[in-house]
Amino acid sequence: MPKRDLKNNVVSLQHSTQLADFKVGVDNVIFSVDIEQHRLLILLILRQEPPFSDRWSLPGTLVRHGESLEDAAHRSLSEKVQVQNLYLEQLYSFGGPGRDPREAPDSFGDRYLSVSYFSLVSHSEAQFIAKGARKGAKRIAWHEVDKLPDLAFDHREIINYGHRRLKNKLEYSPIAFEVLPQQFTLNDLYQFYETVLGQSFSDYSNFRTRLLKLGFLLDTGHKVSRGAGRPASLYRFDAIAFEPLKNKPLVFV
Amino acid sequence: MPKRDLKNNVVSLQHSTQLADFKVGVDNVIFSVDIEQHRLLILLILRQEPPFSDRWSLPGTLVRHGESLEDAAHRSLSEKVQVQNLYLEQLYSFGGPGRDPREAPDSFGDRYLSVSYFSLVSHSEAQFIAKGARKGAKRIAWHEVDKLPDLAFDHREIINYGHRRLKNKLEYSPIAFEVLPQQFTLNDLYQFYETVLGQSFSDYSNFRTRLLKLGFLLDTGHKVSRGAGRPASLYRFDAIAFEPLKNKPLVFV
DNA sequence: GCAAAAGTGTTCCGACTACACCCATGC
DNA sequence: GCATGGGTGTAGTCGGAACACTTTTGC
Repeated sequence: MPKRDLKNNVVSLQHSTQLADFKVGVDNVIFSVDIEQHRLLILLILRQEPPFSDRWSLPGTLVRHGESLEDAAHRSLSEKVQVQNLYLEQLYSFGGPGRDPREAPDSFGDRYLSVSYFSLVSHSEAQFIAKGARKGAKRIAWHEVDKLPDLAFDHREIINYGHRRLKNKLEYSPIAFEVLPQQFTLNDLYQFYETVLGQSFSDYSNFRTRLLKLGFLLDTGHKVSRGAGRPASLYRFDAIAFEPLKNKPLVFV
Repeated sequence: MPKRDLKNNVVSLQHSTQLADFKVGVDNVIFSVDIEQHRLLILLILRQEPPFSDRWSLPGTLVRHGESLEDAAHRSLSEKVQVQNLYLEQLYSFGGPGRDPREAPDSFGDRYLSVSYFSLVSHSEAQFIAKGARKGAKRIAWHEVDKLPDLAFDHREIINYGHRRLKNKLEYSPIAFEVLPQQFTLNDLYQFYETVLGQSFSDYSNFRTRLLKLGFLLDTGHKVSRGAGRPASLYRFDAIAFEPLKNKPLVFV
């Protein structure tokens, strides 16, 4: 993995003592789950300038003076897709030489490092984003993660990394409830897990029993009927009842 | 969390459209476990130049022209502590404004971003490092993680992050065996887990049974006697037998 | 009535817990 | 012998897997 070849030529030795200059970018990996259509979606934006003009890419920006990484991530989202106040979590940093075509080929001049951030939004917010993006609407779209077009930079790699993280988070953290409607059926919840984790991660009826036994899902008493079949109870997440389980691993799945 | 105050004054508005220039550093969080003395250790180096002269810090360096992040991490380790070929894993990136005193107070000029890397080395290698560091030996030392001195930069925060990662990794990955001697007693293994995870993470005899039932620990037949008491069997890790368990979570603990 | 979806119950089995107990050694 | 640490066994309990079965709706 390390390429510390001591047999380097003169050129690279002379490179090697000089510090590289960087611009730092942030890229956002924003997921959303469409339980009805069983699709895991990711927010992409069609680039309009080089490099990679007319390619789909993650929404991001370059970090400005006095701006923290996370602030830059938030700014790019509010500027480009009119979204505020997302909960963002840092993913990974990609910073090898040559990852951005803007870098000078002699490897002097600026390098580009990308710090990626991760988030999950509700499907209703996702639909709002897709529409609300005013004139630039066509440039912004949700894509299915397993049907991605060719992407700019190393964004494909970043997405893969993000997908892994999403799967992991689902298993020990209650993010599903931050993203489902306030009231939801147990089948909604099941579909949610299934579309992210892949199907048949668990038997449905066992999933029910286990989740209910944990005691943080409250039956609201309301019912909802969806086509044929018995109407389903609507549940809501009880954050207080969940509190004691907060730091226990593998609560779900 | 985001500080997107629109009520900013002119100065910061005028900052805000200009890209920040960065130097990028790498910092290594290298752990080692001393099972005999029940200590979780971390490798620190005494800084000799400002900023934070004479403070302990993580071994790191600034990234050079044409050098990947990981290469820089490896270089800093081979230059400063004479260690090669560590398996490094990226941890986190810290890059907010003001994290390095070298930054100009007006927030023009270079910012400093740190990408941290994580590793675990055997205790024998740790001892070798502590001695082998030639003339600079006094500058390099292993410190107990719960008895750290004041550190340079935000290195304390980085270490906390690394410690959490180490605990997590222990639970689902067999790194313990990469770092214990080839042959070890089950008690060695138990001590190892206990010093990292905190004591009484499990009953010893149940730990034994569970680990042995998994079937990737082979009894070598050799025995070792340590003071009084019945001699212990030496086991070794069987990577092939472990293969099928590779992707299953929560194998240990 | 019948299909469809929601929800309950049951059986089996393996895993984890908490011990008690036996074994081999040093002194 | 006895203290010390290594190692085995067991009884109770809990939880998951698989699947049959019941309930409530639309049509």
